[in-house]
Amino acid sequence: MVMKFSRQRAAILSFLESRKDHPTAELVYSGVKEEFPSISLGTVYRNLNQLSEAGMIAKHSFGVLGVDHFDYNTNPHQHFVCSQCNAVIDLPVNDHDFSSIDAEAAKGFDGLIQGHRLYFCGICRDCLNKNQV
Amino acid sequence: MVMKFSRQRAAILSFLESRKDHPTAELVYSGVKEEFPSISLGTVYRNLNQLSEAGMIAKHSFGVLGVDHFDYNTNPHQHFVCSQCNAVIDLPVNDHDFSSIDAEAAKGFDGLIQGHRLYFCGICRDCLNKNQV
DNA sequence: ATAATAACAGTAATCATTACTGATATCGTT
DNA sequence: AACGATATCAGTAATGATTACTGTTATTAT
Repeated sequence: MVMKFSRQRAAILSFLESRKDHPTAELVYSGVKEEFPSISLGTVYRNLNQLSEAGMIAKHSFGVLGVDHFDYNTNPHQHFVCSQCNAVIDLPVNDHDFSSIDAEAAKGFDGLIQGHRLYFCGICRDCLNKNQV
Repeated sequence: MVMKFSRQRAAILSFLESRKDHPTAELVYSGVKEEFPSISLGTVYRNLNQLSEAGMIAKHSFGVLGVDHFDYNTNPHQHFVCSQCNAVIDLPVNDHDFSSIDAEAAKGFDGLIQGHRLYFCGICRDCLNKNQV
C-alpha cells in the first residue's frame, strides 16, 4: 500500500513539529482545525497512527493519563509526567543512562526481554511555583 | 466514610489472593461470578478501585495493553508484559536494583521527581516454546 | 433489634479510540 | 495535461473499558 501524502497529513505533521510538548489527538485536532476547518477527528487519529507505524512520529501511552500523546521527536529520550497538571515534559537526561536496565531485569528470567517502558512522575516547575504562592 | 466489608468484597479480594497472574476487572468478574452469580461488573470495578485506594491491592496500567490489571502483591516489584499473549509476569529481580533511576533522571531537571513507572516488554517462555514448534 | 448508611445489582452514560461509508484528492502512467 | 487506480477524506456509527446513577439490600455500631 503506497502512502499518499495528503495536505491534511502534512498539516498534522507540521503541527506536531511546531510543538515541543506532546499533544494528544484531540489537541492536534483543534490545532490543525484552524488551517483545515473541515478536518475530522477520525482523520487525525488515522494519520497519527499511520505516521507512528511508519516511524515518522512516536506514540506514547502513559498509563496514568489514559490518553495517547504524540511526539515529533522519534529519538529515544525520557519523559516526565506532572501529576498535578498532566504536562508531559522531556527530560534532559541522556538516554543511554537507562539502557542497562533490560539486562538487569533479564537476570533469572526465562523469557526474552526486548525492551521497556519507562516514565517519571512528580510535580513540574510551574506547578511547584504555583503551589508556593 | 467507614469502609464496610461486604461478602462480595471479600470474595473479590480472596480471588485476587489466589492468583499470581494479574487479572483484569473482567477476569475477576468471571472468577467471582462462580461464587456470586448475581454480582455486577460495576461492583467489581468499584471494589477493585476502593481496595487499591486503600492500599490493600495494587492497580497497574500498562500503556501497551489498554486495560488495567490488579495485583494482590502490593510490595514494589517489577513486571514483564508478553507482547504476544499479553501475559503479565512478575520478574524475580530485586526491586532495589532500580531504585536509583529517579536520582539519575533528576539530573538537570528543575521539577520534582517523585517516582516512576517501569515495565518490561518481550516474549514469555511459553510463547518462545510455541514459536519453536 | 434498630437505625444509619455503605454497598449492592442493574442499567445508563462517558470517554478515547476505531471502523464504516460513499465522495474526493493524490500520484504514477499515458 | 488528462486518466485511472486507489489512498485518503469528512461524517457518522460502533466499540470497549470504565464510571455514574438509582432504588433496594446488607453491614455495623449503638
